[in-house]
Amino acid sequence: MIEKKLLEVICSAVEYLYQQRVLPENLGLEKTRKEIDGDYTLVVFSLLKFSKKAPEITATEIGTYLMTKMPEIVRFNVIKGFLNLILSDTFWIDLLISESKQPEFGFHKQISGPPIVLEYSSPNTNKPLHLGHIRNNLLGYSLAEILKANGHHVIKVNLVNDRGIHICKSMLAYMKWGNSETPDSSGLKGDHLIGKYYVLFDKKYKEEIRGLMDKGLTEEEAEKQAPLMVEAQEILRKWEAKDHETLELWRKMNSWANEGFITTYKRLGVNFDKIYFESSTYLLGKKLVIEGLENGVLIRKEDGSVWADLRDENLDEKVLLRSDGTSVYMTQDLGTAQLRYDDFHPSSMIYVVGNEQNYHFDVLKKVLARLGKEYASRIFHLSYGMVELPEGRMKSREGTVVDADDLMDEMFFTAESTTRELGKVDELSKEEASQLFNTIGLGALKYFILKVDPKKNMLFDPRESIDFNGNTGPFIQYTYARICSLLEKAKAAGFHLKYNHGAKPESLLSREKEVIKLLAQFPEIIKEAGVELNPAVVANYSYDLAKVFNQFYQEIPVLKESDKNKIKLRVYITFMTMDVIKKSMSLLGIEVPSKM
RNA sequence: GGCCCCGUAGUUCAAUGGAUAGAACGGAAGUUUCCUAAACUUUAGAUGCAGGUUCGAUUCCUGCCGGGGCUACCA
Repeated sequence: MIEKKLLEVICSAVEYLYQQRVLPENLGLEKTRKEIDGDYTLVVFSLLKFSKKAPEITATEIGTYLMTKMPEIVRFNVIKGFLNLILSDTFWIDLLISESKQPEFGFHKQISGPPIVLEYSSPNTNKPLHLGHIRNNLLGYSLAEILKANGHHVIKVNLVNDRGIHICKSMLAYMKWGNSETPDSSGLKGDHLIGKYYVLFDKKYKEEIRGLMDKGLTEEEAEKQAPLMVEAQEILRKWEAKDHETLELWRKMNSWANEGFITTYKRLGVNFDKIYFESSTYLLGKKLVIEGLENGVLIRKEDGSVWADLRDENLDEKVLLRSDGTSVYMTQDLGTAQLRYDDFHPSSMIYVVGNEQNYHFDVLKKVLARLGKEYASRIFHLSYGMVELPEGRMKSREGTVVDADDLMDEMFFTAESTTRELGKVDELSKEEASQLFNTIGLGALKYFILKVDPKKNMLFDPRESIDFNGNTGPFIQYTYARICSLLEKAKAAGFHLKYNHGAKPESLLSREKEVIKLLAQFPEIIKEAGVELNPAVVANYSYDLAKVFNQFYQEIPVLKESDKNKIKLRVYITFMTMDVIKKSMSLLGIEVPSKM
């Protein structure tokens, strides 16, 4: 609000002083850097061509004009080409009070119109979830919350990749070496049991390849001719032909995997409005491919395989149906996109999928466009970076993964031992304590992941446990808990947490003002995070706020102050900080404890 | 080989083309008769290299060096 007004008045200043119309969006107005005296800064370099005067003079002229037009501005200073404006303490106090009156401060009005469909998670039913999936799930859940806070109607969907050659590999290994073991008989969580056979397949397959290569085959030949691979492909054909026995085993194993996923999702705190299964979308994909073939936008090769030729668009040829008629990943993704469009007619479809699939999504959009699907242009791939280990990327087949369930266990135990060391569990019941460890452990994990720009690769070192001090989730949670404790005491002393008409202080301490200024940024932070599809914006903001609040808390007594009006103001500041921290954390899917 | 992404303190992360490149961890030194010390304060320490565009470049462009991904009738 104030920024908009500043921009308008600056425009009129330029017009009055230099007879030049400028647009607000062409002005360089920013928040003043922390160590410099000022609230907003106008960078005047770009205006010099109009003023034809030195930067200092131009800045001073504009500053002088603004002073006469805006009572909120109490003074200004000029450093080189930077015009630093200082707003009155009364302005900031009034702003805080008006914010404290809004029930949903920071959140934006509901937008009517079609929804956004957001796909995330998308597990394969041949292996359990690992740290990479955790990043995906946390990003997806948080983005949905952020988009909702921006007023969008969001439909969260999950696409379970439950068919394909990789599933057949697990099935084959189980048929050969499974001895009919079950999650119950083995004591293994369903998805972990399946994962065991996926790894086993790979091990035996590699042995076969080595054997064939010893007999003189090339690696490529060996990979194709290895009996295990031939058998897996046979299972895929049988599956697509709806072979009874194959389907029965497939159903059984998939249900184990899915039960495992549900447990993990619940623990991680993520959920979905609708779950799609690749097994029920690939046929629609096949249908689209056949249509494309009839319309002449796709081609059939001599061996019967069907292709999209995208070489004229700087991409390659892409197979859409194998020569034996079975589907590939792309086939079902075409069908899923269509189904999703038919289901919701969304304004856009966002896919939270790792950047290793950038090429896949380029192709998907181009193929859909060729098939005449106008929604192709409204597909957005939120391409997030890999989570890497110190020794490189994780590989499921080679067992070098950080398992999602194990990691959550570890976070819980670390939270527990840290909390016990600090002697903070004495007053808690067993259940309360366990809930607290869960909140803190997950808070640390989620913040650790979400504070990083989604687009960038990030590193996780299993040998160093995730921190609980400094720029971390528990730091913010601790700030929140201290606030709760303080506000309890304020209530007990008879203070209202929200604004109730009383005399306002006329001036602010610099720490008070810093907190108020940060609080005022909350709505634009939510907006920025929504436009950029970037939860890290919210995470880093939360940390800044908690940090500044802790400084305020350290230096300024809230309740131990003689002036009642000052106490009221500080209680408002504290209350608003609590509100904003809680909301920010909820946008990240992180819970906050009232005690810790 | 072709296409794409990334190089910031010892480490992990920040920085709409703007001021003296911010934090955190780790290192060094402090703060508790005072609202929770999971906090706060002080301190040392970084833009891979070379050009270019610009009043101004970590940011945009080119080349080089280094790392990663994709380039499957896997997903």
